[in-house]
Amino acid sequence: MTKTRTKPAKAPYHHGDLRKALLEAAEQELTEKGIEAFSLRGVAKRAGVSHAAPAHHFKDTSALLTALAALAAERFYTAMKDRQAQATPDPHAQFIASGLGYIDFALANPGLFKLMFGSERPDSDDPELVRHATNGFMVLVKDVADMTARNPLEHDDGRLDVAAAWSIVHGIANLLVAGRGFVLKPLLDRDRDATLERLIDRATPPSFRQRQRK
Amino acid sequence: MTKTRTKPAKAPYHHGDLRKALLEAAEQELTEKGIEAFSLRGVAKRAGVSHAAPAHHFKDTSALLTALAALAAERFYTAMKDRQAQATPDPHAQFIASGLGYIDFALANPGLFKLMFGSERPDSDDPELVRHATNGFMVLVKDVADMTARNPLEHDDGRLDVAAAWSIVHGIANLLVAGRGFVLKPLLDRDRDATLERLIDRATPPSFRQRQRK
DNA sequence: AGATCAATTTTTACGATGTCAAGATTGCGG
DNA sequence: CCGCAATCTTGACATCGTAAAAATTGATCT
Repeated sequence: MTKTRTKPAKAPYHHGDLRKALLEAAEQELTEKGIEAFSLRGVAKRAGVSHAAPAHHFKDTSALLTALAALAAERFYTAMKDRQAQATPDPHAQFIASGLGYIDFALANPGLFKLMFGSERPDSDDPELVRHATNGFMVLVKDVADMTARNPLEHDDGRLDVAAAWSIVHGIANLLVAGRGFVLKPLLDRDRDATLERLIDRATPPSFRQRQRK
Repeated sequence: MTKTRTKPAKAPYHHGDLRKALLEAAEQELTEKGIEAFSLRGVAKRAGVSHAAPAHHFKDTSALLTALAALAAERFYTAMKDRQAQATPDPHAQFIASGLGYIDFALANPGLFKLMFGSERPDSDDPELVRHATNGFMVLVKDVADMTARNPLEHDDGRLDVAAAWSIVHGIANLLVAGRGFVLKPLLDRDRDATLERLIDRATPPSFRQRQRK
């Protein structure tokens, strides 16, 4: 036999699974302190280890934040998919739903959202991070593809459709997270999803609207 | 006589005008290192003074960044106005022009832009900062007002128009500054302004389009 | 089982940072 | 010309990220 122990899957040495614990502690630290006051020693303290312990699991702070960003990107993807799962299957509804999921995630996890899009500390070339980020991007691309009935990345109008959709959703998310949502505040308080839907709809590909009309 | 000396306007004691020099040094530091690696001691070094000198002009780093953000907001405002000045005076052209100015500024000053919208280090309640930021916001509000022929802040549809316009422009700016502009890259390289115009136009108030059509 | 070895963690140390307190410098008003 | 307050420097302290050296512990081999 090899080594099928009592422990769950692959229980490392002293701690249990320090790598995982560090990532959880890092998310806490990020949520409470924000990216700009994020401290590696603070993370170590939360995880109950010495300040130099993280070094054996993450080369440096940047590496830890990169791994955390990859995790965030994965959850970001599922936030969109979840929203889509509970929506009508027609292309337009799916388009709106992924946008709502995008904004959902940003509002529920402002720290992670800023880490992904507003920080230069994670290594944006990291393959794992790129993989998950691309997945999220592809959700949007597929939405547009389903509405326009062709691959948007293969012609200029399509690229414009994608850029418009991404921009407006990203803009809303950013403004809300940055505390500049005052214009929308009253409307959102009355009916959040309806207002966001009306906003996102402005980025619906014009070609789709025409197609619908005839 | 009072004190009309040889020096330009109001030459303080030792340095000349350290406050101003610090702000200029801070902008340099911000541009070169980015907000996340910004260092007060680095600023002092650039200005050629000791590391504790800034304390007499700015309570702490946050105060310095607040003053810098206020300066940035002022320039941001003029970037929009400048663009508008060299555009056709009709409402729609003015609307597009301010959006182009918005994005112009972000691309030309990514550091300042991130300081204004992506950092929590400046004190967002500072009266001077609020004043300049509001001026910028009001440009957009006026654009929408001119197109819809009423005050957008006084009814829901108007607020939505403003939010849509701000969101898409802000989203484009953010994505480009964050290095996620790859979808647009080829189009922008071919004709920057035309591409951005087509994008921004998607946030043109629907009521204006109707009005134009009849 | 016991010894060895490598993976993991802690301890210690160094340079850099922001901020505070004390001292030194300098120009202005009497 | 003298004092004084504004300005700047020096020195100190706590905190931070990171590297190297010691210590601990689990796994593997015989």
